Amino acid sequence: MTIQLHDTLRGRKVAFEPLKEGEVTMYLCGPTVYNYAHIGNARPAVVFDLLARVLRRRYTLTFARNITDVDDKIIAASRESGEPIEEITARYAKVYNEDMSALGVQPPDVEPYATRHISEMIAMIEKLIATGHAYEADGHVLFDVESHAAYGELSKRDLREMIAGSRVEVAPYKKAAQDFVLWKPSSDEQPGWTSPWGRGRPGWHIECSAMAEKHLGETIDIHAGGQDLVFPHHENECAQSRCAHGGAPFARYWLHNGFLSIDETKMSKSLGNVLLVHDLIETIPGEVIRLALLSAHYRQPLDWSAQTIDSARRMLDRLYGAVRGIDVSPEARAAAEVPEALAAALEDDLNTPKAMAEYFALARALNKSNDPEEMEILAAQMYAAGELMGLLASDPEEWFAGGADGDMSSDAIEALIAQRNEARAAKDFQRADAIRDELAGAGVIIEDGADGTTWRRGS
RNA sequence: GGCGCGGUGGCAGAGUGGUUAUGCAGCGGCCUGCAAAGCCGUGUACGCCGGUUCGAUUCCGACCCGCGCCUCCA
Repeated sequence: MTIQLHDTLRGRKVAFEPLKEGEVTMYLCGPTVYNYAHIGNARPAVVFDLLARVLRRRYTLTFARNITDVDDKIIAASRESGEPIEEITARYAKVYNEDMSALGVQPPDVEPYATRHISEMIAMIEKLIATGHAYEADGHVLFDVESHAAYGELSKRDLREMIAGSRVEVAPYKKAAQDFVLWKPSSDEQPGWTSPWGRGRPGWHIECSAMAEKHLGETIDIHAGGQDLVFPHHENECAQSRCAHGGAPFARYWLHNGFLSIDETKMSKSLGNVLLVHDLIETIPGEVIRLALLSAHYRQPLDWSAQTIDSARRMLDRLYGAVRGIDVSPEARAAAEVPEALAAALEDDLNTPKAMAEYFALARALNKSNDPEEMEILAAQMYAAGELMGLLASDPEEWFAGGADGDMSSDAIEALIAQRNEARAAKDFQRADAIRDELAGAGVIIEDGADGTTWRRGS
């Protein structure tokens, strides 16, 4: 079975075949670095990190995720705070990677910065002008959408209707309302680069086109991002790249993740419900956030709430509970393979809920087993599946010890458990239960197993 | 107005033309000093109305409701 992916351009799920046998190129639109990433930003990062992991099982992958470090929002942020642009972008790019890393997102193979690709952008714009797809007007260079018959193919929009129904105030230098900026002039205070059209800076869309071309080639296999980028960003990228490349396809598969809401409302600054990853990871384990983001299929809408988080935490408790107390040798670990059904679910357009169902089936098999050899093999498979999904990376004991902030130290807990076990040995169950209640009051749950008493923080 | 997506059992959330999703919660049982964890069992779920079909939650049409995009936005 080949990998199946839902392609936005074709509007359906299709079999994935890379352009070059055995090699895959993938581009994901990365952050504009002028503030912290919010939980909605994290969804594509996590989802397509998982896709990258799935692809790497079969192919040599080159995965690029850019950093947009020139943008009017950044300029505005700098003007507001007085902090130099380079410092803002450097700081937030660093924090972005740290935050994503906390969610188990592996670094991309290539992380291009827009400001380091200005010459490539200028070259692409020159090519577009030379081929009649762009024009210079009033210090700007604009893409001529009417020069590209396929414009609208990705977002399924009719160009003529768009122009007729446009709510945008049309700048006087534009030939058509939907023409978009490739290059715009910069004032002396604004960051700018010398170009054939004077000192200026690139438009947003051309950045991704130029960086994708440089690092992945003219036609890339997979281009991914959030659903809201389909129009205009990806439509425009596609138009620019195709026109600059003699009509060659830009991306062979377009993947878009669904939107994330907060308590069933749109996340927005005005509502004050923007949740920053940077803040969330202070109190919620990264794996919980990651699994919460993967708990619904990536193309479905996902609502973020206290229950979403709690549910993900309990799922992880179950997985960690299955492997808890089982020693897995490095040999067994190296030999373990991801269960076929789980991998197959992920290869079917990243069906994470199905994959989790298979994961739980494995956990159940492990829980049922009492053959030590079999248990080691199954536990090793649990870890192998975890590596693929970016889960189960912690030591189970640490997982259960750190599940929530308690007001009792591990040593104090261990001491109370020792006392309780003395009481139990003496059949003083009243005292034993009193100690258990005391622990429960501190958020500690104990479990008497065949090999002694274990504990975990939780509720 | 245009384009697109969705409405599944108490909650979350896959999937399928006729047969168990899964997790959490609930109920019964096993285990346990009692619990917890785990295991076993347990739910007449597929927005509404028509149509196609031997049979539809699954296909088709209409309708109702919700959401996203069309301006920066993951």
